[in-house]
Amino acid sequence: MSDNGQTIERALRRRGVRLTRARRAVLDALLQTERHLTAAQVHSLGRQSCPSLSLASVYRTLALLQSLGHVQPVHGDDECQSYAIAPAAHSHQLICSSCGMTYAFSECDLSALVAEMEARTGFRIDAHLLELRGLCPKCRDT
Amino acid sequence: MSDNGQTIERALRRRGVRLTRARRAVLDALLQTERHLTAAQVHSLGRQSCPSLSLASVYRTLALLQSLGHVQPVHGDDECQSYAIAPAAHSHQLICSSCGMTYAFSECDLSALVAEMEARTGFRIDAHLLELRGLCPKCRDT
DNA sequence: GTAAGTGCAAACCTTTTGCAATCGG
DNA sequence: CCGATTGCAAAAGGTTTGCACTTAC
Repeated sequence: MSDNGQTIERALRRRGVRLTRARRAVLDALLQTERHLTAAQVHSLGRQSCPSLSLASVYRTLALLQSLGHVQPVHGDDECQSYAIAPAAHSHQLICSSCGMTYAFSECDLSALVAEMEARTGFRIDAHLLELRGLCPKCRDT
Repeated sequence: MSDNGQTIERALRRRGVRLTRARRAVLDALLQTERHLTAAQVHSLGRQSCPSLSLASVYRTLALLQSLGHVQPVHGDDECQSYAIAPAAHSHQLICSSCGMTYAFSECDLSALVAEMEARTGFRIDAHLLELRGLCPKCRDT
């Protein structure tokens, strides 16, 4: 399993979360594809390593992983029902609009923009959601 | 109706879209509240001005307005089923996490970040999704 | 007048939930 | 061993669709 995988498993263990076959299957599906996947896609992929995996467990596991910050929903105008690995607590995604490949990153200096918007609107801004979209190297060259 | 409303109605007319009572009701609901609303919320608000308004028409109208860029979904970790007015084609939302008030803006200079991510990953980036969250002036002071 | 749009109700899908059986630590 | 977790099946939502009727232009 990838480094991400080991890190996440360690974090889960630390939290006292049981590492069941079903949970590993969900995690592996997301780690192996490096793409954003719907619950149904995770289900069918996950069945390869855990044939008894139920869709209900996929949903329960995705919710668990999301609440612990290891998985993030991918938005975009239509596909808000996909999930991808999020290595860090605050992270954003760079998404290939062709193959769905995702790359997570944490850098995002929006302080100038945030300051300007606070001054203009009187809001106090404390969070943001950022996604970048484009073509990954493979899809770009084809 | 607000300026936004007049501008949007003009744009719709130009496109040859019929301005029916149902469509006006949906538009008015979004324009008047200045908050992001779910389809169900638009429905019950819209019924005040169009008592026969059906939920099906709300969905059809929201899809139409979104496809024309006048309305945008509001994301956030759970509430991807809300919509808010988007005055410009490329616009982002500043959202009050307390009352749901939205403020749309178009400025977003992410060129430095985009350039860095392109260099680091080999992606060609051509779009982004950005949302800022915080407390609006009213909610901040209470 | 005519085609686009509406309301209704049924169909569809995705997601959640209750419960007995199973499994991880 | 014991409680957390699972799979199943049923329930619950939310969204879409077919169709006859209505309305905007």
